[in-house]
Formats: sequence, structure tokens, C-alpha cells
Amino acid sequence: MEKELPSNLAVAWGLRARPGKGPRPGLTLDRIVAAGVQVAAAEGLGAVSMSRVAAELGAATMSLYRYVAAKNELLDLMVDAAVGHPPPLPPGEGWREGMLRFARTHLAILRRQPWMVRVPITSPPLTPNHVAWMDHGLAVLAGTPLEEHEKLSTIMTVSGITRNWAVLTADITAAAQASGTTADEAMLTYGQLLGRLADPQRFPAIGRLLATGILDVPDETPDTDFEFGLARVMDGIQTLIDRRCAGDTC
Amino acid sequence: MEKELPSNLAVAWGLRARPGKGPRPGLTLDRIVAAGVQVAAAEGLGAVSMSRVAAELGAATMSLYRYVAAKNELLDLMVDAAVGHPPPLPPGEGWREGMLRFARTHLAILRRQPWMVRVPITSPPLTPNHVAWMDHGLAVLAGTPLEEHEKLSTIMTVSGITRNWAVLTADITAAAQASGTTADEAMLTYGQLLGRLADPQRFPAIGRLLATGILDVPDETPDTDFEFGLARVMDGIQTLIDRRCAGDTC
DNA sequence: CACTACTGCGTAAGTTATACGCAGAAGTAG
DNA sequence: CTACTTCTGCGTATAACTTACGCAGTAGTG
Repeated sequence: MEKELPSNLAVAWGLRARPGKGPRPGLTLDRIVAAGVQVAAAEGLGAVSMSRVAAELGAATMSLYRYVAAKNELLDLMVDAAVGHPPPLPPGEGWREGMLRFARTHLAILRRQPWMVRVPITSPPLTPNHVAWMDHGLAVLAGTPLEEHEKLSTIMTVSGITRNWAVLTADITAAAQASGTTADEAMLTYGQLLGRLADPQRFPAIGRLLATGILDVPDETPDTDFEFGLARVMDGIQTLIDRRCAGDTC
Repeated sequence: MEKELPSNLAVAWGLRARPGKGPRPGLTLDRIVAAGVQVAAAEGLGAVSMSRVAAELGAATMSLYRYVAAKNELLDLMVDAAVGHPPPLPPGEGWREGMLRFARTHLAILRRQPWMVRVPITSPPLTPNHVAWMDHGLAVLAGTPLEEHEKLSTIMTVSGITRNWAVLTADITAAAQASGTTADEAMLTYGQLLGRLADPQRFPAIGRLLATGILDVPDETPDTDFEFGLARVMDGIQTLIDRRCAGDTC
């Protein structure tokens, strides 16, 4: 009755039956993944080719395919490895500060390794570390009166906002580096480009936005928009909790 | 003082100086983009190669490079074309229903052309239709007492949730089609896989989630999690508006 | 009519993932 | 100890892919 596991998950969870028959393997999945991460960190995701990773290990290209079914699988494993374990849950932490920490930590990880957001997602989160983070998020929300499926939805919402923000800022940073400036300047460049391209006649609402001059001044605090979105979601969850607990024991 | 526009933006906005010197162009950027969209819609993003698109038009591969600087540029233009114009703003619509419509329409577009979410984003939203959608979103929020930059943050938050959900469901659907089942069944498969892989001992919070049996039953309404996230954000914005208007003229 | 700037596109180079299959290594059964 | 099985590393080869380069020809301009 047990269906076969998809191969990528089998290797990710280390569930490959390893009968001690043939010659001892010269490589390890961990070493391959680590080499891939190293290449991606040093030269970007574009530099990650099977031959490049193999060269890093002093092995032949095709050797990698004994450990990984396809390049996609390697990329998924690289991302999972780079996400890493979630930190231990601070005792006595409230759900709100916990979720904020969850999101900010996640963002910091994506910032430290910008190549992560360039890996095309092709499967729902089922790799070990992603599952661990999901568990971590659920644990943060354990004390709330939310239904279990609502906790899951909350985590996905927060993750979505975080990833989206990471992608956006990574884009802007990349564009900045391409033209040899800093990310701050690139933010301003973005505003300038928007002002140059978006005719206020055709796009009146954008005209009003530009008229405030906000996009012409660098943000005093970093990640303002990100924090704004997070705060809104937290407030919304608070509203749901209040509504549910109204006139009820909670 | 006017810096040169990046080439991808120049072509996207149709700002290429076209001196009527040489031979009349045999192709159009629009036709190329349309052909690319057609190929992607019919056979998936993986089938979109420069030669394939050129063949669709009866032209040679290299001809496309007279209109597009690189394949990435073509992909960006394809996405922008597929997003399309935002609908006209329904008169008398409140900000909440407006934002919900914004998000649902966006999701429907990404669902109708699943290849869109597979195009790696490499630049912030500066293409014409994306700008138009941004303007549309700002217009929806025009009646609220939010600051202009808060309106922008709101739109980005909602867009992030929407895109994230589109990617996730596209992944699950793709995995379903790969194994010859339906998306609904794949959702259940996801729950089953999670239950098989995530040891409740190691991941207690996930254990509690699985124990509710929610993942074992198909959702009665579609996009439950997506709608949950949206509702939370809307509630959060309502909270902000209420707080700002407390004891104040609004 | 000469000139110029532009278009279409043939050719070719350089990468890429990965299918196939063989030589040899390490266990296992007799 | 010997035969057999099963696995590993990896050389070779294939079929894609993007795109640099440059040439022949065309439509306006002076």
C-alpha cells in the first residue's frame, strides 16, 4: 500500500537503502551539496553547473549523478541546506514577536545567500529543513486560539511576504551592482525610473505617489515596506483572535 | 543629465528611436512576444527557445535579436504582455472589496497562464502593464487615509501573497499532472507525504497539525489559505485605519 | 546616383544536461 | 578460496541551447 517516495524526497531525507555491496562511495551527498552551495555563494547561481560542482570536488561530472537524479534535485537540496535548522524556541515568547522573529530570521538567511531566491521552486515544502521551519512556525503559534489550519495559513502568508520582499530587494541590489552603484542608490534609481516612465497623465495614482517625493529620499530605516506588511498581518491575526475570544473563555 | 535607460525598459515602453533608414523590419516586437506567449501557453515555458519562437514566426533564430537584446528580455516582455491591462475601476467600490478583487484577478491571470510564475524575476516592476497594475492598486486605495508609501506597501504585500500562492498551487498541480492525478488528489498526497516524512516525535507541532486530519480531507472551498491570508491583511489595514482615525476627522 | 544606416540571417562557437555502458571494487555464497 | 552479484566512478557522445560575428542586400537621404 505504501507508494514509492519521489526520488528527490528519498535522498533529501536520507532514506536511500545503502546495501554495502559495491565499492565504497568516494563522494557524499553532503559534500556535493556543500560544494554546490560554495560555488553559488562565490559566483552566483549561474555558475552552478554539474561540471563546475564536480570540478570543485575533484570528481568527474557524471559521478554526481550517482547521488542526485537531476540538477533540479541538487538545487533543491542546496536550498534546503542553506535554509538550515531553525533556532531553538525562546521560552516565554509571545506569538507576535515570535512570528516577527520568524520572518526576520528567514529574510536574513535569504539575504546572506542571495542565490537562494533564484532557484526556481518546483515542489511544495517537503524537504527536512523546510519542514523543520514549518514546525517551528507552528510551535510559535501553538499558544493562540487559532485552528491548526489557520496556523498553517498564517505561516504561509508570512513566508510569502518574506520571500517576495527578498526577491524584490535582491533584484534591486543586483541591478545596482550591475551599474556599479549601491543598493540605496538603486532604490532611488528605481523611483527616478518610475517617474521617467510613468506618465502622470496616464497613471494618476502613481503621479500622486511620486509627488510626495518619498521615492526621492533614501529610507531612514531598512525594510520599511516589509515591516509594514508584517505588522498588518500581525494586526489582522490579532483581530481574528479578539473576534474569536469575544465573550468566550480563551 | 539624463542617464541612458536600460535596454529592456526602452524596448518595453516602445522608446526605441526608429529612424526610417534601412529596410523595413519584417517582424514586430509585439508579434515576437505574442509568439513566445503562444508557445509557452501551449507547451510550457521549457519549450520557449529562441529558435522555437522564431520558427513559429517563420523567421530565422537570429532575427529575433534585432528586437530583443537577450532571451531574458523576451521573457520579461512575455510576462508583461500576459499580465495585461488592469480592468477599469468599478465606481463606488470600497477599498477592501477592491483589494480583494485586485488579488483574485491577479491570481486568476497567473492561473490561466501557469508558465508566468516560472519566469525568474530579475527586475523590479517597471514594465508598462505592471506599472499600470500598480497604478490600479493605488487608485483602489485612494480613498483611504493611508500615506502614499503605505498604499504602496499594501499593494506589494498583497501581490506577494498572491504570487506565492500561485507558485505553490502551480507546483502541486504540476506534481499531480506528472503522476497522472488531479490537483485535489495531489493536495492529499502532500498531506500524506508530510505525515510519512515528518516524525511527530521530531516535529511535534506538525504532529498536532496532522492529528486534526485536515490534510486528509479535500478542501470544500478552493484557495482557503489564500483567502485567509488576504482577509488577515485586510483586517490589519482596517486596524491601522481605525487607529489613525480615532478621535480624528477622517 | 552614391551613401549610409539598418535588417535578415547563415555560420559557428561555446555551454549545457544527461543517456549509455564499461571496467573494476567490494562484499556474499558456496 | 572462488564465483557471482551489485554497486561506483567516469569516459564518451548526443542533443539541445544562447548568442557573437559578419555579410549581403534594402530603403531612405543628399
